[in-house]
Amino acid sequence: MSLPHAILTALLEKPSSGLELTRRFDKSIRYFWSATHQQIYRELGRLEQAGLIRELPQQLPSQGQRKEYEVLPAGRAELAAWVARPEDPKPLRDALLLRLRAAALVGPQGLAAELHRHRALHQQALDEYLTIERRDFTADRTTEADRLQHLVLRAGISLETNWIAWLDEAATELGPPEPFTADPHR
Amino acid sequence: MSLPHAILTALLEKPSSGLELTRRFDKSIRYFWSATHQQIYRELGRLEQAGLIRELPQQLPSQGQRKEYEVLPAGRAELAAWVARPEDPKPLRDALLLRLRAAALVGPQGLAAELHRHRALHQQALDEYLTIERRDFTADRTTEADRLQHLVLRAGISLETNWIAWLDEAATELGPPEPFTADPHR
DNA sequence: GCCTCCATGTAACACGTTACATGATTCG
DNA sequence: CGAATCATGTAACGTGTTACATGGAGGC
Repeated sequence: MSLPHAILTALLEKPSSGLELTRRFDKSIRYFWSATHQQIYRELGRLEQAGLIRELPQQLPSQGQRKEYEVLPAGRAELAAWVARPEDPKPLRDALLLRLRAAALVGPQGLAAELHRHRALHQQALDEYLTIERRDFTADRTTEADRLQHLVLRAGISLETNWIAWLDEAATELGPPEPFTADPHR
Repeated sequence: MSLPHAILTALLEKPSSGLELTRRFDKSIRYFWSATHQQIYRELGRLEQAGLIRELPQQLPSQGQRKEYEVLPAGRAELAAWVARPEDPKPLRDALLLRLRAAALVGPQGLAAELHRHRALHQQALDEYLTIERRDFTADRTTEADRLQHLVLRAGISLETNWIAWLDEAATELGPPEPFTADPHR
């Protein structure tokens, strides 16, 4: 039940068409909530039917088929209510941890390489976050909105940092990407 | 594509019936991969049809309807292959971060209480993990399987620790659960 | 005219969730 | 007998994913 609220948030920042929303998701919101254009179109239809958003009358006539949406007061109210609504965090769900547990039974052949690959991906994500932080959050002109957005970014930074540290630990535990090991069954 | 492998892992540890698997998921695997009994039954059927597991002939006759399954060699092979198969980590997907971003637009009323509640839940999870660690991973009798399982547990511990630290930071940023604030819009 | 990109959408499926159904065993 | 519990399963739905369809606009 979060996608509609993600869309409301994005539309509040700036009224947009479906494809524009998709691009903005790709650029920023996807860092903590990704969505494909099909999901977005489906949800835009529902939100419109629910009376939370409405289609803007085209200011530029005959501009293809673009449909711009804006948030209605009911939509803003729903979003504000959702911000405070109790909703438990989703339990952890991580395939790599599952694979480690499986490796404890069938042997860790090939796992070290995967850990190494994941480390690189997390490092890449971290670098991206740090770049954004340097670009957008240096000054001390801190409105409340700025501070909240920075907080979100710092969550991403510390999560990725945490994964990297753990993956390093895991790599030490497993040893280097084993070329050959004795006892392939275990 | 991880649930079948979670089930194969659990069945390798010990052949079980559907309900037994559900309970064992609830007890241990759910810490990083939860599943309901319906998912498990559906998947057991598929795994059997795929020839990765098979129904054990009942040793105790007339024991109700219980169906015990065991992993076949093809199942073990599939699991071993999966351990090394490249599979990218799922991007972060966290509703609380989304809510913070929404709060930057519609105001953080009520958010502080949610953060506090989440902190308590993460603290609870952390305590649980630490208890398990003290109980199961004290001795220095470290087989490779032990070390891998401990590694998985440490991932959970450091993730929860990380969330708690971040939530504390967030609480500081937001201030105490605001009783009243000026300017309710913005 | 043709290709590409823009923009919206349909269809089908995989996975996960919730509610309910069915029958067998156990216990008071 | 009746209720609770065990054990397996069906049905329906919501969300997310993938592939494909349609039709207009702009460039060569």
